[in-house]
Amino acid sequence: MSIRTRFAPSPTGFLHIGGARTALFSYAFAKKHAGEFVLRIEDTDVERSTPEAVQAILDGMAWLGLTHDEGPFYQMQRLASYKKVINSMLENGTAYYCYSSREELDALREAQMAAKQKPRYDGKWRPEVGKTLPAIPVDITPVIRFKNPLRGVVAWDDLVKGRIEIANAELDDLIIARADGTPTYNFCVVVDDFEMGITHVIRGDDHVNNTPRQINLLTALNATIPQYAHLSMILGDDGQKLSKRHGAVSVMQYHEDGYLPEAVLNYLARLGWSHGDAEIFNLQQFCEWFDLNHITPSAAQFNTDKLKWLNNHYIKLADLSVLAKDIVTRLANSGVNVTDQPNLQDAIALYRDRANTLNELAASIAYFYQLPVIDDAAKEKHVTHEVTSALNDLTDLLAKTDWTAEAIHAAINQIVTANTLKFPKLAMPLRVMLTGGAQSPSIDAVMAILGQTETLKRLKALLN
RNA sequence: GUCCCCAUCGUCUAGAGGCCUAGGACACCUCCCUUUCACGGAGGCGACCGGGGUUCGAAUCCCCGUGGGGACGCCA
Repeated sequence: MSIRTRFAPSPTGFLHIGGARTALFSYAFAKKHAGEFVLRIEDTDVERSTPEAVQAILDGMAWLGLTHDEGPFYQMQRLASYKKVINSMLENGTAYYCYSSREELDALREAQMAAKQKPRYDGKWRPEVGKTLPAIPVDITPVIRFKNPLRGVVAWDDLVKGRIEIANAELDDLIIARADGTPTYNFCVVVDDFEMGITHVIRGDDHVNNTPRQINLLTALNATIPQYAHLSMILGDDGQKLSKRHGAVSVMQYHEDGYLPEAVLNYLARLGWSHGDAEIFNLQQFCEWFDLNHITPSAAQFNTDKLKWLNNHYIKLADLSVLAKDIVTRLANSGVNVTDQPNLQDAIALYRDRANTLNELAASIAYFYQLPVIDDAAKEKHVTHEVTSALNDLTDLLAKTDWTAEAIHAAINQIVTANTLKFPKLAMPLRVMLTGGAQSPSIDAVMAILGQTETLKRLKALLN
């Protein structure tokens, strides 16, 4: 039988980093086994689901390149299927109507909490042989509950966490359909996983506690139980639970912040999974290597520094034309208009080694297309009186120099020698005057790209 | 409160009883390269939560603590 996995987000917000990793692992597991990866949108919470969130999830998946083989399926479009199953359960007695009001249930929960007990439904409307049910109240629309087994244990061999057993006594009769008739999460998941032929459920470990309920439901439906793999959660950089207050949580935020999808993918793959000492690999390689037994069962803390390191690696490897296209947009967004000259790809090639993000890269080469803001402290330190005459001489010489890095280098050397200076004595002020600051790649390479006219213009403007 | 899960350098991890003097990566520090800053190269610092077992032998297996996390909705 072919392996089938699924990613089943609820469209109540953007695709966050934890969800992206879950999707990645589900995707990779399916690919590894030449199976199918299904995308399912769990939108039964009509109050909180939005079309914008659906789009955000789709966008995030697309950016990462995690394409699904089937779907997206929308649960709200599968209501008929759920209804059918619920009716059959009502008929065969594995589900029943419950007329307890919300107020009643709230009071019950409070009382149980106060008595230091695990809050759970008391089974008031649960039919049993020889039990007389209360009179049906006229003013209450009932919900439908699953008749969960009272005794015994539910157990499964979790592919990440090992064997987990939970006593049925810990479970209660969960609501599978609301008063308005819409089915609830645990029920839809079960019907969908069954009807969509999902063989491996790979999801966040906040679902561990839902698993026994789902297994009981599946059993009641005479369905085969899929294999479960529960992934531990991802913690923020500070070790705290990921939340909106913890910076970039949306995957698309990483795009905006200048991260390459291959870097994010590579980083996420190594968060909670390993393949010996391998640190750098692409999506295809990951899919070939991926296995569930090398997943760490413990929570992993996000580390932006390592992501940046990977991002720098992929920036160094990227195709220059691809980077150029991206950088044009980023520069435009910060009001910098990229012109034909200086050559953008040359500028990028010169700076990519030192950029951790595309935003840094864009910022670092902006001075090629607009006058830089001069760092006053750097100017004061390097553009000193003792070198101004040498700099003027150099400017004159440069006006007659062939515009190649080699020739420029030779010209600087000539003035350096004539004035018995050291190379940096001239390189530093040139840096400040041309780029605005004291740090840059080789100054001759910078000048070669900046162009003769612009170089002379900037020097003269600051030297007179 | 009840149930469930987790526990190796600061962080991500290797490790399936002897290969461990606990390996790699990020970060940090030092040196080299050098035209400044990066990149790159070479080193360095740095961990098995505690206590009991089991075993000839335990980071690895078991138990108990401790610490962290999750779940307990007509949310997903």
